[in-house]
Amino acid sequence: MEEKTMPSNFIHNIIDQDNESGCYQKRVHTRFPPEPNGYLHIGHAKSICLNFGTAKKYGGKCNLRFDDTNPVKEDTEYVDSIIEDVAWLGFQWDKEVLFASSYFDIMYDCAVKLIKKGQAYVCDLSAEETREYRGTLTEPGKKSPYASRSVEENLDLFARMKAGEFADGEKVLRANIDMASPNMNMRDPVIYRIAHASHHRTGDKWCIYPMYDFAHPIEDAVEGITHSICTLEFEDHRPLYDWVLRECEFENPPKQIEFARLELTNNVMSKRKLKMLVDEKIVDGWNDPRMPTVSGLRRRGYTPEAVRTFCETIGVSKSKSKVDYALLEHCVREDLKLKYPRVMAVEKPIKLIITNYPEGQSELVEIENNQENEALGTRQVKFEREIYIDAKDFMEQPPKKYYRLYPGNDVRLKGAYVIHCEDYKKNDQGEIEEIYCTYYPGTKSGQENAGMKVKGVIQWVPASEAVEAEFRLYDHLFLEPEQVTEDNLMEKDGLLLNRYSLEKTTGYVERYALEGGYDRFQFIRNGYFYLDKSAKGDRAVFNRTVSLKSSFKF
RNA sequence: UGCGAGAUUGUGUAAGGGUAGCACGAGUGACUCUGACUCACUUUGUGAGGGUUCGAAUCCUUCUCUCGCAGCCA
Repeated sequence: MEEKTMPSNFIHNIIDQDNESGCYQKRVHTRFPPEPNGYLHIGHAKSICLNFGTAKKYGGKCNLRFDDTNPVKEDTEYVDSIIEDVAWLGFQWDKEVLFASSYFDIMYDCAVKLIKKGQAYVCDLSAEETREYRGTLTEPGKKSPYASRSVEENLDLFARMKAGEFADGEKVLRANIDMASPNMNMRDPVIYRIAHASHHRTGDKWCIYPMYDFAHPIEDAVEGITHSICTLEFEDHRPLYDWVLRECEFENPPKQIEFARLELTNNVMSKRKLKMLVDEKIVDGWNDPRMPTVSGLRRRGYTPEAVRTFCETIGVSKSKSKVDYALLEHCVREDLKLKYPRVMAVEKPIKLIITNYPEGQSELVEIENNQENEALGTRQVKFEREIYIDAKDFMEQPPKKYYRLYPGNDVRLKGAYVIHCEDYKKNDQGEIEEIYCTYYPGTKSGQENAGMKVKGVIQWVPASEAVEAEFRLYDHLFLEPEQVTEDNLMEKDGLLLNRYSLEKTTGYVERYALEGGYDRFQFIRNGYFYLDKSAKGDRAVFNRTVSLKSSFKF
């Protein structure tokens, strides 16, 4: 396998400049810092690939660090899943997994240092009062009346905050910066709040927790991060990031660089909304194959290679954009098409009876697992009198240039015989129920005189081996283009829209073991979905019907 | 008339004074025992106006539009 090199982007340009100026001694150290409050999704995958990929490109290091500074939202379930997902994507972090909570003591010391410098003070304003004092986007704020407390008093109060003498919300520690700053983040931001909550790692040791804006730069600095890559919404926080580093007197401070987060067409990417889908039980869980989560993609049969290629293909920039979902599918197809067997599948089965094939008779036909990759060998599929074909492959009255089955037409059953459509039967509802054909005995694939040329080749599965429902089939959470924007998805029509969209889904296969091996398949999706039984291997992709958009394991 | 950021074809992304390129998508054709794959060709693009220059997507200037920011979330 040749090593793909990560395409260059604007962040690499910045690093190149830093390397030229030597400001980090040509060292590159990045980090992926998720908050363990949900599962990773494809958007995080972009960040993961960027951070780990950039480190690798420059021979540097990348940390996996949990930004666990808010105990009320976080849980070990999430840290476990995140570790699993990052590993699955194929990245190796430097040293062990790190936690922001490991630095709580250091952060506390930094806060004390700020207090001593007169750069932080304990404030008694309520949350609401704080908001009023903060001013608005166009009007400056007012200094808190508590900003003038003495260093001694602040030190004492902060220590008592830590000791648990105060209730949640009673006091906060604020940075003493500038209430008139045009940047709201600089208007004496809260840097420590009281929260009598059990932390998933530090338990009840602390009842005060640092805010992101204070904690994050310290985390980066402590770990020796050089380039702290984050998303666009933190642009306005950079002055504060730099302020904390400067006032806490860290040497050779890291530099924050922002990029645009990934958005996919027709997809929900907000963690809040994904969590809602899980909590409301609209999906099976975070790893429901319809979810754009890494675990959902994994369960749907996506490969890490495909996800990585996708992340590299979409590029990195500062302009907000929505990537076409088709590109993700392209990357998956590209990775799967030569590596895995392709099997026949019919999505909406219609029984087809070969009237001149004796009842009770059957034979095995040999089909290449992958016509583009002979190394994948062949498999044998049972051919018999009754088979299922897909509803799309038959029309009573074909339009021009339709060269699949219709009365009077010849078509090849892939890997087997050419058949001639004689007749068909409809049920009371006017739906096609059965199709009657005859086969040409001499046309079996592989035989010398099999060369009868027909325009159409269709997929099929033997009727006797397409039984029991063992697989469920879905596709990604796909919203119709004209349907809704992300904003009104939840708010406007509530969850109904999601239910609607889920009904429109089309395809994943979940592993299901049957007695005696995995030799029978059926997919459910608005009814039925059959697959030919003889495909073996770790993974396979669908033939034409679902194309190569999905793969499955069995 | 707060601050910050962004704008290149249907979508995403390159080119940072010198032929606007690549990928996806879409379309046409060839091939084909998967209407797949593959191959070939095609595809209304530098937000607008002014300026500097032999030459501007790129530099200057004015404007327009879009996004983010008023959590004791991250």
